[in-house]
Amino acid sequence: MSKHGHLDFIRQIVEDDIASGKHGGRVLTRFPPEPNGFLHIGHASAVCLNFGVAAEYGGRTTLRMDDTNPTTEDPDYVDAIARDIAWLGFEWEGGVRYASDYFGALYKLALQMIKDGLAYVDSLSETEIREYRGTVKEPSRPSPYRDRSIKENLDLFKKMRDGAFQDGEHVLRAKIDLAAPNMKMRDPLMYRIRHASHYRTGNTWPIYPFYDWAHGQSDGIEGITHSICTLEFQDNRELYDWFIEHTRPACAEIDAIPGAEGGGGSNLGSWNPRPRQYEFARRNLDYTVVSKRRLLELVREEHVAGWDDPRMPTIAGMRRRGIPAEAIRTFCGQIGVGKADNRISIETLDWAVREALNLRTPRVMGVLDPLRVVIENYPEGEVEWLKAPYFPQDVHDPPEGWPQTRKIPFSRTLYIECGDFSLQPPARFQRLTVGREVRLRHGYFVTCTDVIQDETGTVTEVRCTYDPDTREGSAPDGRKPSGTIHWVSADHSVSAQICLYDRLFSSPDPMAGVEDFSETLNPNSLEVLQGAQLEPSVVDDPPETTYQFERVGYFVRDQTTDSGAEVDTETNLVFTRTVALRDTWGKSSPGRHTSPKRDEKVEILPLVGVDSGFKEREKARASNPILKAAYDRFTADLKLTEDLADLLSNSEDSVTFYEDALATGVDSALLANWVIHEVRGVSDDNQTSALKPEALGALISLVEDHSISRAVAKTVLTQLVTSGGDPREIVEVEGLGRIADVEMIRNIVAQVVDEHPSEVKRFQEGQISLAGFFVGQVMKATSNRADPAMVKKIVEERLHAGT
RNA sequence: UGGCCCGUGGUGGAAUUGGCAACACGUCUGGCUCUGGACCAGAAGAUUCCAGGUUCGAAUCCUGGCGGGCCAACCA
Repeated sequence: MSKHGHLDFIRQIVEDDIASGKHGGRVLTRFPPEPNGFLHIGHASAVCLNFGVAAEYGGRTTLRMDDTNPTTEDPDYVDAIARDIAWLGFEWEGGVRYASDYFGALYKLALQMIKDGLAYVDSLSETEIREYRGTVKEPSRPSPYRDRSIKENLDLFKKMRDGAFQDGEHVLRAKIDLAAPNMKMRDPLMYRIRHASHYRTGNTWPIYPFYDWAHGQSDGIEGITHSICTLEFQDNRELYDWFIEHTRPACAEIDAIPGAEGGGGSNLGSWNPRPRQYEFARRNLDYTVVSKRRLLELVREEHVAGWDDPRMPTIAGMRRRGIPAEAIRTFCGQIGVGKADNRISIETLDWAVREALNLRTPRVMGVLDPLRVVIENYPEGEVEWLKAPYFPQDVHDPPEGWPQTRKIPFSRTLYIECGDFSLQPPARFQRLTVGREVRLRHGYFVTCTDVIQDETGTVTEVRCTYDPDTREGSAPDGRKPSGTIHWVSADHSVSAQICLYDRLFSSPDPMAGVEDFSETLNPNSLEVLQGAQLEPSVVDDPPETTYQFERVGYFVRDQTTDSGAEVDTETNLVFTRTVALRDTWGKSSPGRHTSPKRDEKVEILPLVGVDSGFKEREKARASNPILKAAYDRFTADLKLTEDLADLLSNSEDSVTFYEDALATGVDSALLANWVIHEVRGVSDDNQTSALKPEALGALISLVEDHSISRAVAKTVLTQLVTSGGDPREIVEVEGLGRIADVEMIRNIVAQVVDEHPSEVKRFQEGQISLAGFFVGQVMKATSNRADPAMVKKIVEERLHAGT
């Protein structure tokens, strides 16, 4: 199933679920945007994850508008979101779904919760609820309304639904745990009263459900199997599960809801499938902000021209910028899925964009910053139409219907890029300078003979001669000029407005350490060039064509033109730069040759007495003479190290377990080591461990008398912890006895060495870390039964013998 | 004296569950080339947050510490 070399943790979970037959192998994910803003690059990775995972495992994905807050949501956003997802290349199951489709079901589910004594109507004010909630360190105080009768709650809630109360008079709360360390579990709110018109349900509901209540139940109703969201919802998972476990799906009358595939019986928590929530870390792109609030501010305060401004990290903005959907998908795949905080560098996006564009965009020539060139030996008034290919040889995938070539005019007066000429060229400059010959791309070789300067010394015109034998770029004598530059014919070129968009912020983390993002806003995020000159062929091309302007970058023709700048009145042509070409020239400067070293670590002073775990155990010993006595016995009689004695005497259970195992007659220190280092490693919950102290003692005596290897003992230990049993029997039945026969090991080593000639070579060339590799291979070949010390010795002998 | 989560080259991340610290972006060399692009070949860059411990062997197990993120909207 796995096409990739490795799986991210989400795919790993899905794959495991399928393997174990959960939900009958069914996979249904959902993408649940709130329609209160445009989708952005951060959403893109969630979209790619949800739709991608489902598609890869034969599943489906629903698109559900999480529209539970009537005051902020808008149908325009619904359309924009759906359009963006479709544009990204994904198809959702059935029609667009809405949480508001489930308001009726949610209401019935809530009614039943009240009947079950699991929810109550609270009549505290908003501020009172806040005050009663307590803090992370202090528990909540109970609302005086917390113990209303079921009858009263039912009555009040129905009146809330019927619109009998004003906004804020009452709320419905789940009755969970006021002292819960997880704040989300302190009687969370389920419904608020809001006499507001909802864009879909109009005025039919004066009460609206909150996210935690609506989201998980919507998942249950839709039959979602894997509910994937971002890290900040980790605390909400406990509540998500609680709601799923304390609702009776049959009450929702799910059959009546269009598209509902989930459901279940009338028992508490009988959802089938039972949805589970998983969280991944959102991706943070350098030099961008993505919070809805910030994005909205950028639009409202007119720092940008709209949600689809090419500088915006929105899907719509990137689309207008000329970034293809494929590039966004590639980018999302490239940055992966994880749980660690992260900061993606912008180069990764740029790379994905170039990767997508390189193999399919037609090449044309455009001069952004024109410098006049006169070819002195070219006849005045003459024009040649030269044949120029649209695609270099390595473009295998040109857009359908594009011709292979076009004609470009050549004449006596041309424009070249100002930066392609230099009076005092720096080292390694390969472009035009006085006395040097360069190739004009798809044109002739020209040699610079002279320049004309104005009174300030600025070059205003370059004088050249051309070699008539070099038409369309090659010389009969095979000579190669130092460089190739792009150009257009001055009389034939069309002028255009070019928008050079740069990053919106000048700081990689725009919100770090500032009050307001206007402090880090990049004032030069848009540069509008008016006098750019393009080859005339572009005029006849379809609108919104993406080109590569050779040697410059990728540009898309923009028809919308609300950049705020004056449109070129003559040709009405506007181009937006999607991304510049990768440019290795001029990039090298002192200090850029090596990667920056990691900052010197600040020396951390040794801390005294901050051993919180130790302190706790110390305290336990002070108040419990049994533990104190055990500790003393461990250190004095048994000569255990203080560390081991300390850890062993942390509870009476632990002490008893150790003493019981010791009674089998094994070495005290060896046993202590195993209890602390190995037993804890394999059993995360001692309560459920099937391991008996006698069994552990027996196991260790097998290690002690060299009947089995340590590695074998560890696998047996795992078995003992999960299913119990007698170690001697296990060893006997499964034939796990230790191999310490020198000849036998020597043979296995020889075999392993023969099977890995290249590793042997590398070892002998000095990569001695490979010794571990060989030991590992031998251990594997003997199912861990060999004596590792002996194996190591023989491996080293053998490997060194070969040198 | 709160709970939960997370620390692996500059960046994003692998490591098949204790056995060669992958891969990609970026950086640097060189080659090729009618784009200083693409492509090809190569290089540098890592005390796997730190300190102890267990082990023949630790990114992985144990103990302790440090650092970062999220949570106390009638937002989602």
